[in-house]
Amino acid sequence: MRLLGCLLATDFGVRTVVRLTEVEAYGGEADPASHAYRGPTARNASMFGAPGTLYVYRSYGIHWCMNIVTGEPGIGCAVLLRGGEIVEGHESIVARRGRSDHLTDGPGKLTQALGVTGDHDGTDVFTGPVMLRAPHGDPPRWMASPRIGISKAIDRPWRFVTTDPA
DNA sequence: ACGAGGATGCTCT
DNA sequence: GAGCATCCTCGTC
Repeated sequence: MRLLGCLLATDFGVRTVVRLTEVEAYGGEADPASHAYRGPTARNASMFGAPGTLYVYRSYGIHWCMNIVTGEPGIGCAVLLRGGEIVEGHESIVARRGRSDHLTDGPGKLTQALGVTGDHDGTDVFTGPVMLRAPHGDPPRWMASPRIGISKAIDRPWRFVTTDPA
């Protein structure tokens, strides 16, 4: 997945940058685990937008999670950003998270760390407030594994993690 | 270190 | 009215 190793940056008063190390792919209406499974709704409308559209939704009533649309418009393919490592703005992220450990090792945490909320749903990651940049240097090595935290189609190895060189 | 359970609110059936 | 693409705390080992 080309998203791995990419830099995700926000600048809400303070600049924060994270390098993506963990993502999960979700298909369109063919994927039972996807929010797009039953077709477009009010919540997932941005999932069917153009590639590069940010899809932010509320999870378990508490947390925000964000996806980046990867498929053509109308398909509903998107990639959930699950985790990353802090490149810039460590202090601000600690302040946002309210703790100094486990800052970006989960979807909700990563979203909170960057200060992303539902207000950014539907924005474009190339021109919008949440910016995605290609990695400098070679793309990282990665491996696939089963997806996490879902109850359907759990057998599809569509979770991608960067493998740190030993 | 690891695992179990509660919180919390919006969406779709 | 049930189910969730989760996080945090507290309990054991």
